Amino acid sequence: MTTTSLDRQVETRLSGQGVRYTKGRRAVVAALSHADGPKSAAELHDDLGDGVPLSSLYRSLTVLEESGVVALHHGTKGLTRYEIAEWIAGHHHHLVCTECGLVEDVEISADDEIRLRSVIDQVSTTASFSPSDHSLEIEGRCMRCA
Amino acid sequence: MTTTSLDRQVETRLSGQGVRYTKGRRAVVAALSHADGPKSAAELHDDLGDGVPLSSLYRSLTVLEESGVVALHHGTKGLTRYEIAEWIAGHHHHLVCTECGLVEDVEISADDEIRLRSVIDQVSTTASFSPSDHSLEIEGRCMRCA
DNA sequence: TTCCTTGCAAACGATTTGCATTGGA
DNA sequence: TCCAATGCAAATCGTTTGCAAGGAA
Repeated sequence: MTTTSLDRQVETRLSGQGVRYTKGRRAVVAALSHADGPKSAAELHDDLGDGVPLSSLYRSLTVLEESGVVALHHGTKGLTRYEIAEWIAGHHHHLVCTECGLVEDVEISADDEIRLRSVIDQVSTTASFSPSDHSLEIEGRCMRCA
Repeated sequence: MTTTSLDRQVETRLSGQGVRYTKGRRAVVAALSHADGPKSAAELHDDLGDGVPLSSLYRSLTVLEESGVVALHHGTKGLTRYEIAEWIAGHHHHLVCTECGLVEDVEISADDEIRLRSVIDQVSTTASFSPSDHSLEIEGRCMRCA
């Protein structure tokens, strides 16, 4: 099992919270880090091979989410998808295919991001809402389904 | 049962597809039209009183969604929430409370909307994605939970 | 040893479906 | 009459949990 710089970041975060970075959790983080968008538990289960039972997978995901290493995304068909948290993977937005359910990460320019933030701040102030995060969800058809 | 202009729009749309606008479906549309954001089946079930069984409610929602009268929103805790489609209710975005799960509709200015679209077009072109809809999902704490 | 993690199976909660009944055109 | 809509109960599906076994500190 190779230790990447990602592993080191995660390890540090987890140990700071007294949480172990076990083999199963490493496998989940590795699988997510290779993905080009958030993945469902079922997709991860496939990726990881049949050795990892779904219940353990869900438990790993729960721990990683509570530790802030993994973030949740709720999408097509009510499925929960999981991705590496933005403080590690970087801030991004989502392209969601309404046909096949694929969710792909995309980044927008720093300028556009700044403009987006000002829109968010304005709208939030008006609504007495305290924003902590945001995501532009763009629905449509992906390359394969178009 | 009063017939509103909303009812007329829905009626026209449904009959154009050979779909009946029944009492149950009217009730669902009415309940959604009074909401300030997307509502889950359970919330609608409460709103509608105990007379409407959940299975019928889900069936109404399915029909209305397939007819394009109602749109789906996937949010907190993997719950599916339902709202009046944008061609009727108008284009808007969402404030999502990470604490209590409340989802509130918000609009942004026409100028900001135009800027948003140009960002979306640019990102979509780069990714060979055909955008059909978008929503800015702003997460944070609502007025009550802050 | 002691506590955390894992596996398996059973339990859950949201949503869907089969089937018999009701209702509208 | 005839097909669509409804109600109820049972089935599904994603996800969670109880409990006993395995592993690390």
